[in-house]
Amino acid sequence: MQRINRTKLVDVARAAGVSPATVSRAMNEPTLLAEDTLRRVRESARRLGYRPDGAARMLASGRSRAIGAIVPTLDSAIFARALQSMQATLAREAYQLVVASHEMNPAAETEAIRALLARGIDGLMLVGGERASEARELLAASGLPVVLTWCGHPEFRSIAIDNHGAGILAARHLLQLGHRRIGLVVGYQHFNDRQRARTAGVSDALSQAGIVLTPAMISEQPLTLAGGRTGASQLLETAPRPTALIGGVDILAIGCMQEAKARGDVVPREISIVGIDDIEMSAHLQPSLTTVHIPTAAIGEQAAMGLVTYLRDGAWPGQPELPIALVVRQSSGPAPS
Amino acid sequence: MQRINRTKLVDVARAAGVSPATVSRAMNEPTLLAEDTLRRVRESARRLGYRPDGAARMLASGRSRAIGAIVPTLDSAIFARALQSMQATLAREAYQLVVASHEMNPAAETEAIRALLARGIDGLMLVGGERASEARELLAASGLPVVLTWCGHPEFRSIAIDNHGAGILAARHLLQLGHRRIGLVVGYQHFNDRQRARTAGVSDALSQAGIVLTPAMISEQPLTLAGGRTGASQLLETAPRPTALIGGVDILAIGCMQEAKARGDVVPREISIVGIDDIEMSAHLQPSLTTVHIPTAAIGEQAAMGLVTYLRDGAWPGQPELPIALVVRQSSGPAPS
DNA sequence: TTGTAGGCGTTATCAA
DNA sequence: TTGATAACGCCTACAA
Repeated sequence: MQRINRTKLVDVARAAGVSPATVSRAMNEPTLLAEDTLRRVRESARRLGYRPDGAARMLASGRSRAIGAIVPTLDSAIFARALQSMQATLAREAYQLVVASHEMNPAAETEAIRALLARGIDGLMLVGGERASEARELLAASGLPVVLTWCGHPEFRSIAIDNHGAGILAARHLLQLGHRRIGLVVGYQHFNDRQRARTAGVSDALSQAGIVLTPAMISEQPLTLAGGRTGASQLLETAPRPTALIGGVDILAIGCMQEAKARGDVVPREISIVGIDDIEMSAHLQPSLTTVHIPTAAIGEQAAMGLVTYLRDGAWPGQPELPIALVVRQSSGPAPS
Repeated sequence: MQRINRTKLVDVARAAGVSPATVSRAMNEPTLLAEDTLRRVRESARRLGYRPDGAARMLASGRSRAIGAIVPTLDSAIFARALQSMQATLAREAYQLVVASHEMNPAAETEAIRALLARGIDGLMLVGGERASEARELLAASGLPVVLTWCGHPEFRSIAIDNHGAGILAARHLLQLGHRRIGLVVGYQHFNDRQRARTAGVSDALSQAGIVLTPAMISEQPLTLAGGRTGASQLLETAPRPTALIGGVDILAIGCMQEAKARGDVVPREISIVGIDDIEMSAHLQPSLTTVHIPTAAIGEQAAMGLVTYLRDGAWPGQPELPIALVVRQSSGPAPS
């Protein structure tokens, strides 16, 4: 506990010839002070290099100026991007971002929630609406402001996007190009409502066209390039072979494309590929990837702003729509005849 | 300040029929207690659902069980991966990870350091050894344990890797393949000692072969795919044209490869491409990317373990070597004659 | 092995 | 507009 001699509130108070309370007000509610006093206090504070102690402040006020975020993994283009925009937004509002990840393990997520709750955060961002009931109870009991992202849940606020619609857009695009045998490579559906919704969207769109998405046409894989390759290789060996593949996320779709090319198939002439997410890479591939754009950075920013606004005003801001849109590029084409 | 009625230390003490100090010991130094007392206290704590208050704990002890990490950006395959392994490691040790980013702006980094210092962290991970002198003073004055990553600095501990050597490996590989006109697409060198060291490595390797790396053969770009494409397009229009391009990071190299392919050049027959980093994507490209492997996840893990060990034992652990290695894949080949 | 009691640095209530 | 003063919840010498 070699606490460095930091100058503290009382030191500033003494130097400025005022009470500690006044210094505290100068830091938090400057409008309550006489102009002259304020100036004097600020001057002393600056001169002494005073920095309020976060722990003391938090203990006394009950607020930490920290926001938690728990994501499946930091090591993903999607979540990294969302967190980056969250962090930037929070920094602007003088909030700190505390992150945790759970690697798709509900128990680990619950543990992370518990840890962040104990640490003391003012708000929390979570991914998806599905979690252990223990976690939901923990959150409810704590009264902590929570924002879910990507998928919502009736008990909580959310910045959700239309994952089901994204699946529909991807599938309809292929249907319109004449494809009838469409394969789907998705992430493990367990503890992943985003992937389930996207899968359902694809399935529904196909149903409407009178096509049944059989289990044989779905491959569940880890959300990595390697997963995409494995999934594609699996689906491309079924007979009759699909003429198009949809990836539940772009990373999977890119893996599919690489596998197809490695097998000597020409994309999109012999096989079409469509993704969902629109990560940076997708626009730069050759052929570039047709995908459904998800406004990832906006999700992070709005999650952050939602929490900050609620903490400031006591009311949630209106949520602008987060639209998704099909982005047609070069990886999709007419079904081979 | 609607603090929820959380049960606190005294409640547990009362329930267990012991003093608050005993409960505190049960949580922090269980070995000091009689087996029987410990059991009783733990039982009461469990029954009441007791969770120590982080703020109070921190105020009283001066420790926060939080580690800060400030990276250029979260939205990068490299830093995201390092942070993911840091987070996983810290979680295992019951530490929390607080992240901030500075977008390659030294002033923003200093501000982030200031913010984390005020918040109260037990240790800090930073990227590279270069920063505003104000930041260095701030850190020195605080006495906070700091670990630099990728590049070091004499004032601090570091988990550094041989960036200069990585540049050499990349360049020598191309030299051995007969290339003499080698272009380099790197990140902005300002406030980026990693990129400067890699550039110097390439330059030195070429010098040894009697080749001068002229400014015309270097293109500084943002660390994105688009940056790689722009850089490549720039270098490929000089005459005589380079027969090989090195990317200061894989993302740039991949951008170079895409640009080359978009121009109709066959990789590696007409142009060779080499990267540095070895991100997941690189192995899956077509052609797959020759690159210098950097143990990114290990950097994050060791930074975390270094800090944790120091905080626990008061001594820094020995640092295992973090070796780099050339990974020859398909994107590099003999120089065209 | 356990208890007592004095902080840790701010905030916030109440009074002046 | 400012000042006293009591929390905030826990840790840790020191004493027993």
